Amino acid sequence: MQPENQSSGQERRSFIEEARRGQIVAATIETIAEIGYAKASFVQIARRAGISPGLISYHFAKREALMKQVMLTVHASMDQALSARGEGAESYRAALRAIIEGFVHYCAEHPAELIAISQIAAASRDAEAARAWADDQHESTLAELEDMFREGQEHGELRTFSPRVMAVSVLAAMEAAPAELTARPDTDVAAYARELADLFDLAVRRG
Amino acid sequence: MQPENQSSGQERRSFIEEARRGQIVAATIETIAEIGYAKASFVQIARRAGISPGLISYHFAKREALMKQVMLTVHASMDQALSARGEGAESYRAALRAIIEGFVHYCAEHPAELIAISQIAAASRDAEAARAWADDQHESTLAELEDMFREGQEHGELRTFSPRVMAVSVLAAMEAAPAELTARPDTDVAAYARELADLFDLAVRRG
Amino acid sequence: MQPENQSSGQERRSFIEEARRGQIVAATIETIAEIGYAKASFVQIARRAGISPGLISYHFAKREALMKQVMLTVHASMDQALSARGEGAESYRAALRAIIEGFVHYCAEHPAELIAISQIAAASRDAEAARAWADDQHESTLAELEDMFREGQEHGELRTFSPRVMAVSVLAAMEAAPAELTARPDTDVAAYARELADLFDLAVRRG
Amino acid sequence: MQPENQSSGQERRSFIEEARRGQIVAATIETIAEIGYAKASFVQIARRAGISPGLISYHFAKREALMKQVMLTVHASMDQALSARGEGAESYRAALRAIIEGFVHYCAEHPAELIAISQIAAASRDAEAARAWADDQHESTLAELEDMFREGQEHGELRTFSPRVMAVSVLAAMEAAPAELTARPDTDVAAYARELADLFDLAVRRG
DNA sequence: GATGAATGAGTATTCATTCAT
DNA sequence: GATGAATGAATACTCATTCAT
Repeated sequence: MQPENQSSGQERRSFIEEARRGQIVAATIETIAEIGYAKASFVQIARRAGISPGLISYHFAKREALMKQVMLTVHASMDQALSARGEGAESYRAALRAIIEGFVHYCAEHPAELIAISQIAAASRDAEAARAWADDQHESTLAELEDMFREGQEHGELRTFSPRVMAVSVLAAMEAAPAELTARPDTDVAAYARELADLFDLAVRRG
Repeated sequence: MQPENQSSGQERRSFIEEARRGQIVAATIETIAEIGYAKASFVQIARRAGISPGLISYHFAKREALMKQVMLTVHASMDQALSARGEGAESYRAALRAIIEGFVHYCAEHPAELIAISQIAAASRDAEAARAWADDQHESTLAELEDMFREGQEHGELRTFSPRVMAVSVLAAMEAAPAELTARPDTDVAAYARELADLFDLAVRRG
Repeated sequence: MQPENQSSGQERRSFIEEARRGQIVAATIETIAEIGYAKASFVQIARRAGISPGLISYHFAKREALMKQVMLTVHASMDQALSARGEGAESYRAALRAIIEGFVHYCAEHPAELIAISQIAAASRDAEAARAWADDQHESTLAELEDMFREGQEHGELRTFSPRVMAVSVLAAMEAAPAELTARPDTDVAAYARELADLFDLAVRRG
Repeated sequence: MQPENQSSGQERRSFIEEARRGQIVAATIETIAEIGYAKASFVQIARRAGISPGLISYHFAKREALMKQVMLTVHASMDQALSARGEGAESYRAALRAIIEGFVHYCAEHPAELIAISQIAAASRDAEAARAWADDQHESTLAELEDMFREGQEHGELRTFSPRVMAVSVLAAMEAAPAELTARPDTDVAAYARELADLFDLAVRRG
C-alpha cells in the first residue's frame, strides 16, 4: 500500500516523503507546461523527476490525486502571493486594482504553474477531482468578487451594474493574461497589469 | 482509398460524402456536449450517428481531422451569425456592442457547439491540429479587434488604451459567457449581453 | 466501446460475436485447467485461443465478466446434464442417488470445466462477481437438498437428521470428486459414483 | 544476509528470530482472514504486525516461504489439538467419531486459521509451495483414514466399502464445516459435530 | 460505400523484493 | 536487526485504425 492511502487521516508524512511528493508535483507542472497535459504520462513525468514511474503511484494513489495536488499547491502559492498584495486597500476600486495587478504579476512570474492548472482544469482524462475542486474555487472567487462589487455599489463608490457579469468578466480577463504573456514574452507586464486595471476601473466607477 | 487521402488536393467531395461528413460532425458535437471529450470515442460518436465506427475513419483520415472539422464548422456557423449582426454599425462603439451582444446570443442558442469547441480546444488528445487552427483563428480575431480599436482611437471616438490588452480582455469576457450561461441556465441572456456590452463600452469610450 | 457494454440490455449479439465469446470462454477453461487461475493472464488465454489479448477485453468489459461467464457456461452445461438424469426418481433415496451419480459422471466427463470453476470460485483476484454468483448457486443447491431431505423425513422415508448438515456434507463430498478423479485418472468412475451414493444412502435411510 | 538464505541448512534460528517469524505468521493469518488473500500484501501484513514490510522479506526469502510457514504452523496446531482428542479410542467407529468431532470443534475455535489455510490452498499467487505441501498433507491424511477404514473392515467392525471413497468424502465433509460455521455463526457447533459423526458412523458401521 | 471484428501500442497501477541508511 | 523509499516487471484495459467481408 502507498503512503497516500491514509484512510484514517492525520498520519503524518515523513519529511523525505513530503520532499518526494513536492518533487513529483514540480516535475508534473514542468512536464505539463512543456509537452501538454495529453502527453504528460507518468513515464514523462518520472523522466523529468529522475525517478521511476512506479514511484509516482507509490506516492499518489491515483493519477487524479497527483493532479489535484498540483492544483492545491499552485493555488496555495497564488493565494499567498495575492494576499500579500491585497491587504490594506483603501477603497473598492483600489482593491480591485490590487487584485488585478497582483494576479497579472503572479502570472508573469509563474508561467508554468498557470499553464499547468489551466490545462488540468480543462483536461478530459483523470482530472475530475482536480477540476471539481478548481470549479469550487472558481465559484467562490466569483462570489467574493460579487460581494465586493455589491458592497461598493451600496457604499455609492461603484456604479450600478450586474455584479455577477462583472465578476465573471474580470476573472475571465485575468485568466486570459497568462496565455497572452506566454504567447508574447516581450510584453511589458507592468503595463499590461495597469491597462487591465484601468479597463475595469472605468467599467465599475461611478459617473 | 479514403476520400480524405487526397494528396493531390482539391478534388471535389461528392454530395453524399459531404452529407456523411456533416452527419459525423454533428454527432461529434452532440457526443462531446453530452459525455465530454474524454469519453467521446469513435464508438460513441458512431452510435449517435447511427453508423459504424469504421466509417468515421473512412471519412476522416485521423481523429484530429474530425476534430478540426468540428472547429471549422462551428466557427463558420458563428461567423455567419455574427456577420449578419455586425453589418452596418454606425460607430466603433456600436460595432463593439454588436459583436459582444451577437456573440452572447449565439452562445445561448448553440450551447452544444460552444461546449464542443471549448473542449476540443482544451483537449489533451488528438486535437493539436484543431487547437492550432483555433489558435490562429483566435489570433486573427484579436488582430481584427485591435485594428478596430486602433481605428476608433485614430478617429477620436475611443479613448487611449492598449488595443491589445482590450482585445484580449473583450474576447476572454465573451468566451466566458457560454460556461456561465450553461452553469446558470436561468440567466437572462439579453440582460447578460447588454451588461457585458455596457462594461466594455465604458472601458473604451472617450471621456 | 465493447459489445459487452449493453447498458440498455437486450441488444442481440451477433452470431460471430457469440462464437468468439464461446471460444474465449473455452480457452479460459483450458488455460485455468492447464496452468491454474493465478497464471491465467489474458496473454496466456489469448495465446491458447489464437487471438490477441486486446480482443478479450473487446468482448468482455472486465476480467470479472469473463470469469463470471465461465461460471455461467459451466453451470448451465452441468444443469443440463444433471436435469436429464434427475427426472423421474421414484423415491427420495433414488433421487439422492441419481443426483450423486449424475454429478460424479459429469465430473469425469468434464474435468477441465470443474477445475476451472472451482479455481474461479476460490480465486482471490478479479473473480468476486463470479464467486458471489457461485455462492448464491451453492446456497440454493443446499436449500434444494435440505428441502428434499426434509420432505423425505416427513414422508417417513428418511431417518431423522439435520437436513442442513447432510446437505452440506453431500455437496462437499460430491465436489471433492473432480479433484480425486483428476489426481487418480485410473479410478473406476462408475464404482466411485456407486460407492458415494451407497455412503449417503446408508446415512439417510430409515432404520 | 538473511537468516532464511541458509544454503547450508540446519543452522539454528535465534530465539528472537523465531519470535519475529511467529509474529509475522500470526499477522498473516489475521490479515488473510480479514481482507482476503488477494489483498494481503506485505504492506498490509506488516501494518498488522507493527513492523515494516521489508522485515518480512528479511525473515522469509520469498512470499511463498511465508505462506508455507502459515500452512505448517496451522497444521501443526491442528495436529496437536486433534491428537489430544484422538488418543485412546476404543474402536474404529469411536476413533472416526473422535476425529470428526475434534476437527469440527477445532474449526469453531480457530476460524481465522482455517480461513487462512483454505485461502492459501486455493490461492492463485505465490502459494505453490504451500499448496504442494498441503496437497501432500492432504494425501497422507487420506492414506491414514484409508488405513484406518481398511483395518476396521479387517477386524469386522466396519462394513465393506471403498476405503478411498470414504476417506475422500469424510475429509471433504469435515473441510466444508469451517465455511458453514463462518457463514452461519449461530450454528450449534456441538450438534453439528455430532450430526456429522452420526452420518459417517451410519455409513461405515457393519449391518 | 459500409460494416464491425480485430489489432497493437499506449496507459496507470500493483507489489514483492532490494538496499542504503 | 530494522526501516521504508525505491525499483521493475507484471497486469488489465482503452481505442483509433485497419481490412476482409
